[in-house]
Amino acid sequence: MELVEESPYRFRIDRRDPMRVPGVVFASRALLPDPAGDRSLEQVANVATLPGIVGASYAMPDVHWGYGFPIGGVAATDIAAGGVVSPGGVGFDISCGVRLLAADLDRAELRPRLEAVMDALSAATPRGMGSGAVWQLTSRDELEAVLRGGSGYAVRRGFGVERDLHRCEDYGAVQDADPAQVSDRAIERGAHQVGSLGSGNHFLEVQAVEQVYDEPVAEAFGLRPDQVCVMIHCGSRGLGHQICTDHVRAMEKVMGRYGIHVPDRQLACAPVDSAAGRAYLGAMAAAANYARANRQLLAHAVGRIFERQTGRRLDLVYDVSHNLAKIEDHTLDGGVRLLCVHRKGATRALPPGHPDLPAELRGVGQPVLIPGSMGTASYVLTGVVGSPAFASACHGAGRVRSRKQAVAVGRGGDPRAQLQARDIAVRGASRRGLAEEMPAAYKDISAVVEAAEGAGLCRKVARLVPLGVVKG
DNA sequence: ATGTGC
Repeated sequence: MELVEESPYRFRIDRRDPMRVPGVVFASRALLPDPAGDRSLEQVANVATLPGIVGASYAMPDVHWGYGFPIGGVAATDIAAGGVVSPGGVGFDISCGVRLLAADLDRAELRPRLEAVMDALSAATPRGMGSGAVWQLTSRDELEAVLRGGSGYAVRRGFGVERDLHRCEDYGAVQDADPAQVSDRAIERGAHQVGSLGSGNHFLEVQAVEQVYDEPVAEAFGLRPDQVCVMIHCGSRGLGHQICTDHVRAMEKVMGRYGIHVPDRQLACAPVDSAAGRAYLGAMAAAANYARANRQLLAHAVGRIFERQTGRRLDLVYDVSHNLAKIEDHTLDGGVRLLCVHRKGATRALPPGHPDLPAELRGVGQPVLIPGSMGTASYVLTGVVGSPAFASACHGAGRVRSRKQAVAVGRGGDPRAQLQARDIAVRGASRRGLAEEMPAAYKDISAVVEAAEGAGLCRKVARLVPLGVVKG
C-alpha cells in the first residue's frame, strides 16, 4: 500500500480505480500498521470504493484490522447521491462505547477504602461471556421499551436522574429505532444481558485524574486534578452481535439488485434510502439504545456502591459510543449535505458551538472519552472546530497483536501480579483473559492521542490513571 | 466483540 506523507500526522492513499475517493490515515510513522501482520490499510482503500462515499476513507491513529472496514475507520456517504450504509462499517458491537463518571472525592481519600470498593464493584457487576444482568426482562414489550428508549427508559424506571441524559450522546437514545427489524434470536440473546459488562476489552475501571491540560474545559466537564473517576466500557452484547450478523446476511442477498459491487464480501451494504438500508438503520438504532441502557444500568449500580462505601455521589461526565453510523448534516464543498457517517472504532467529537450539544457543554465542545489498554492511562479530549474527518477522533489504543499472540508474548508472566505490583487492584477475568488485554498487545495510548491531537482531530483535556479494574 | 471457529 503506497502512502504519501502529507504532514507529520497525515498520510494519503491516492485514489485509483475502483476507489471513488482517496484514503487518509491520521498517524505518526511509528503508529502506521505493520503490513506484515495487519492489512487494515488495504481495508481503508476498499472502503473508498463504496457508493456515495465523500471526502475520503479515513483511518484514525489507532487503526487496525477489522471485519470489512478497519477498526479506527470513518466513512461518510451522501444519502441523496445513493450513499450506502454498511453493517461492517459499524461493527459487531453496535454502539459499544465509554461512560465516564466523576466523584467529589480525591484519590488520597479513597485509598484506604479502595480494596473494599473494588470488592463491592466486582460483586455488583455482571460480566463475562455468559448471562447475568442487572435487569431480568420477562416480556418482549419490556425489551422493546429498552430498544426504543435507551438510557432514557432506564432513567424513567428509576435507574438514574434526568441530568444524566444531558450528558449522553443523543440525550440517551437514538431516534427511529425499529424493534420490528430485530430478529427473535437477537431478542432472545439480549433479554438476559441488559446491565452486563461482557468480556474481551470491556471493563469497569476506578481511575484518578493525573493531569489536566486545559483547566477551563476540564472544569466545564466536571473534572479536577486528583479526582476519583469511574470509566465503563461496554456495548450491546449478544443482541448487537446478532443484529449485525442478520443484516449482513440480508444485504449480501440484495446488494446485486441495487447494482452494488464491493471488493470484499464483508463490505456488504445497501443504499441508506432503500428497504434493506432502512431496516438495518432501524435495528442498529435499537441495538444502540440497548447499549446506552446497558451503560446507564451499570453506572447506576456503581453509583449506589460509591455512595454506600464513600458517602460521595458519582456524576456523569459523558457517555459516547465509538461504533455507530449516524445521519448527520455536514458542510461539503460549500453546501450542507445529509451524510451517513460510519464511525467504527472512532469517537464522535463535536466542536464547540455545535447545536447538538447541551447548553452547558456548547462553549467547550463534546467530551471525547479514550480508554487506554489495561493498566495504562486513559484520556479525556474535546472536539475542535474544523475537524478533517467529519467530527471524529480515535477510540483507544488499538490492538497490534492478536489475542493468541498477546498470550504467547506474555507467557511466563503473571498479568495479575504485574498489575498489582503497580498498585492497580484487579477483579475478575481469567489469567488468559488478562493476558490477552496486556499493554504489550496494544499501541501506546499516549502516542495515539498525540497523533490525534497533532492531526487536528481533537484536543487534550485530562489524563486519567487506573487505580483498580474489573474485567469480564 | 461474540451462547468465540463453515
